[in-house]
Amino acid sequence: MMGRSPCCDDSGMKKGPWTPEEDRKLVEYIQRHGHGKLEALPKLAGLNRYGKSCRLRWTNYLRPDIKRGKFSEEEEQAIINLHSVLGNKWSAIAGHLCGRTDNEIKNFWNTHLRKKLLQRGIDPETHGPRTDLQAFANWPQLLATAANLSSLLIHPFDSVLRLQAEATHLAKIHLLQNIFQVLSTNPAQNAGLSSLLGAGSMPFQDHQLLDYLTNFSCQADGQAYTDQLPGNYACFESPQTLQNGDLHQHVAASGGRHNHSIDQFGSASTAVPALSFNEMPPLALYSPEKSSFDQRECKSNPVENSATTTFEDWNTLLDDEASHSFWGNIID
DNA sequence: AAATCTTTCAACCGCCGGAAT
DNA sequence: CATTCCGGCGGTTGAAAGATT
Repeated sequence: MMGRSPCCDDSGMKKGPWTPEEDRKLVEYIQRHGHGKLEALPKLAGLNRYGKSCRLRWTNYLRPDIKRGKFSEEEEQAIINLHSVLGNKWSAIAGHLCGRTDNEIKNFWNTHLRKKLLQRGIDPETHGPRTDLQAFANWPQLLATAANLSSLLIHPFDSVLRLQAEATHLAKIHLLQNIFQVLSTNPAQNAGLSSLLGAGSMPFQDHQLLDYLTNFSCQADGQAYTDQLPGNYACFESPQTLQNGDLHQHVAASGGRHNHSIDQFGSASTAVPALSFNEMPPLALYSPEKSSFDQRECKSNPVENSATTTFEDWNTLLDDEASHSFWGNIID
C-alpha cells in the first residue's frame, strides 16, 4: 500500500496509514454519532488518533459520497477551467466537482494536468501561453498544429470536445504570436531560441514565419469566424487591418471555456478567465464603430438543462480583481 | 532478475480565520 | 478587546508502485 509507514509520535498517538480496523471503527462511530467535535471523537470511537487525522481520513477517503477512480475528460476540463479562475483554491474547485475531494484534485493537478498544460504550451499558473524557452522546444509541432486551424474555423462546431480542441489550438496560436514578438523585439532571446531549436530544424525562415502568421491572423479576424463560434462565447473583432510587424495587435478570439490572453490594440495582455459551461457569460462582440462591447443573447447553451448565467451572476464568481475589471468594461 | 529512477497519492504539517470564552 | 480552541485549507512529504535501464 502507498503512503507513509505506521509510526507513533511522542505522545503515543498513532500516525501513518489507516488500517481496515481503524477505518471500520471510525465509520461506525460517525454513522452513529455524526462527525461533530472531532477532538473528542477518537477517544469515544476507540481510536488512538488525533481528531484532525480522523477528520482527514473521513473527508478524503471514507465519506460515502466520494467518487473514486479515473477523472473523466469533462472533469479534467472543468478542473482546468476552474483553476484558471480560482487558482490553487482546491476546496473551491472541489465544490464544483461532485464527489471529488480537494486533496484528490490537488494531486491530480500536480501529477497530470500541470504537465499536460505545459505540453500544450500553456503556463499552468497563468493559463496564458508559455514564454519560457522550454516552451519553444516543440516549435515545429506547434506550427504543424497551427496549419490545421483554418479548417476548424470554417466548419461549425458540434460538440464540447471540438470546442476544447479549438480552444487549445487558439492557445497554441497565441503562443506562436508571443514567439514572434520575442523574435522581432529581443535579439538576445532570439539567439537563445535559435540555438535551442538547432540549425536546420526550423521549418520557416523569419520572413516566411511572418507571412504565415499574418496570413493566419487575417483569416482569424473575419466576421465569419466570430459568427461561427459556438454560443456563450465572448468574441472580439480586430478594429483594424493587420500590417506586417503588427502581429501583437491582432485580437484573438476568446472562448469562455479556455483562457486566452488578448493583446488588444497593442496593449498588455489581459487574461480572460476561463469558465465552466454553466458559468459562461452571454455572447459579446466588440464594435469598432462604437468602441464598446455589444452584449448579445446566448445563441445556444452547450450543456442541456444548464441555466443561462448573466454577467452579474458570473462576476460574483470571480475573486480576481483583474478579471472583474476586464468583464466590468464589457458590461459597461 | 536486480538495481535504479520516476510517479503516484495518502497523510502530515503549519498556518489562518472564525467562534467561543 | 485579548486569548484560546478548533476546523479548514494549501503545501509538502515520503513510501509504495510502476517504469526503465
